[in-house]
Amino acid sequence: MTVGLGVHPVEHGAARDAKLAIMEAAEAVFATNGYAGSTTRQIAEEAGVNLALIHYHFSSKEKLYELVLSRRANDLNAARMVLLKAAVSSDAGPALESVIDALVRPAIEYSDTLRSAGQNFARMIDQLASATDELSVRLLSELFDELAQEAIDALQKSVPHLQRSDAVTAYLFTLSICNQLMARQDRSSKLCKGPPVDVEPQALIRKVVSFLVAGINTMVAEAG
Amino acid sequence: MTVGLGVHPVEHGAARDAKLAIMEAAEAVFATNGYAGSTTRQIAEEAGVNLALIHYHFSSKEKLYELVLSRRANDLNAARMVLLKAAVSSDAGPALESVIDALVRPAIEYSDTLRSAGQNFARMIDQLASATDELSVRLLSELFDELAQEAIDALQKSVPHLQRSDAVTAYLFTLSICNQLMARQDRSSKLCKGPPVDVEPQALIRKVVSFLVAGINTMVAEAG
DNA sequence: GTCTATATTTAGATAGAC
DNA sequence: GTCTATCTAAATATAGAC
Repeated sequence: MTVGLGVHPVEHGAARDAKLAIMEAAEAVFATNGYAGSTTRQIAEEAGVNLALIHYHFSSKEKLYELVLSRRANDLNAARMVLLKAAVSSDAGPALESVIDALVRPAIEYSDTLRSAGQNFARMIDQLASATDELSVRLLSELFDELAQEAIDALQKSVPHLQRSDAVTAYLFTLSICNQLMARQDRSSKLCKGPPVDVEPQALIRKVVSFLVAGINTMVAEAG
Repeated sequence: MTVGLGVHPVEHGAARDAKLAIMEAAEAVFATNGYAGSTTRQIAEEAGVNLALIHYHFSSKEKLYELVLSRRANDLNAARMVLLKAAVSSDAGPALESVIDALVRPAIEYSDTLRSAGQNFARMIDQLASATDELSVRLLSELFDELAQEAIDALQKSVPHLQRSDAVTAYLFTLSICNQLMARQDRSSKLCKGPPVDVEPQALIRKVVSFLVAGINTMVAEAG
């Protein structure tokens, strides 16, 4: 499907294959071992290409990481932005449920659409959000700050008298739960002691949105 | 305060100082750079000790990591276990609120008590929970599986007809929110665009517990 | 228990042939 | 664009003096 690659100049033939193979392999290796725990040699082997090709096509391990991460994160957050702006510009002002839905729905649908590639991307994002090294903090900021501000503003508009600090908390809780929902299927299955329960995406979205909306409303009521 | 060191044989004088200094420095360095991103040289420098002392006292970087992590995680989860068992053995059976409180309260109080050391530990746990490399998965399992099973059972007892998969989800959401609350003060402050709001711990506990209880109740109601 | 010095491996990156 | 071969730096870990 080559999501989000439309904006880059298009290569042809074998070169494009190698470049794509590297990016997909990088996604898998970074997802499993983290940025620091991954090696360019691992990625080259996984991709079935020569080690030197990674530096030829991406200059450095860091640049490759940034590109792999931003490619899908920008797609995902653009989808969120569209829903968010629609919610805010609604006649009656944004409903809390629409704002949360705008953050949750694209995550679950995107991850469902991309299958294993989506799993890898989700694990990368989940790890990025909890990392505190310089590179990760910078990337998280670059990839999510715009969405965060938009979402936090929308949350304040949707809930009367919502403190900004509470809106920030609500946003962080929501993103955190999206990330772990997408990324931690393995741990969830293990703790279930049974085969993975394959929940239908739309039902999952409803469930998670209602969880978050109820939680936020209650938290606000307690504070006021 | 040397929390949780009581079970280890006690060293004296300079040796104990060096060992403790290494563990505290390791906590800070691992928290900032992750396991793979940290070097024993960084830790030695931060601790103000010779590099060779790390291997003398802890044998390897991996063993040091395990020890630093398990020391506080076992403390924290033991406190959770006490509250959890008390909730379960109450006359009327466990209330959902008591079960969630048992998971949330120790995290926030512990992190508040330990100050900067608690911050470092929290960031380590937050990263551990999202990591998927072999070492992290093993450690997460060793440190949290017992608590997880106990908490999931308690959740099922506290909410009639709760599916196990939903109890697992509720447990994972709760832990995830605890971890990020403890660990991501920096990002929260940044998004607030203001000075960090210093919330009183007891108020924060009430807020988070009511958020989770309301969310779980609603999620269950939607499913049934 | 603590130090210096070093062994050994492995990492990211590049030069240069094809 | 792709390969082989290699440079250079940095990592974990240890040997052995004190």
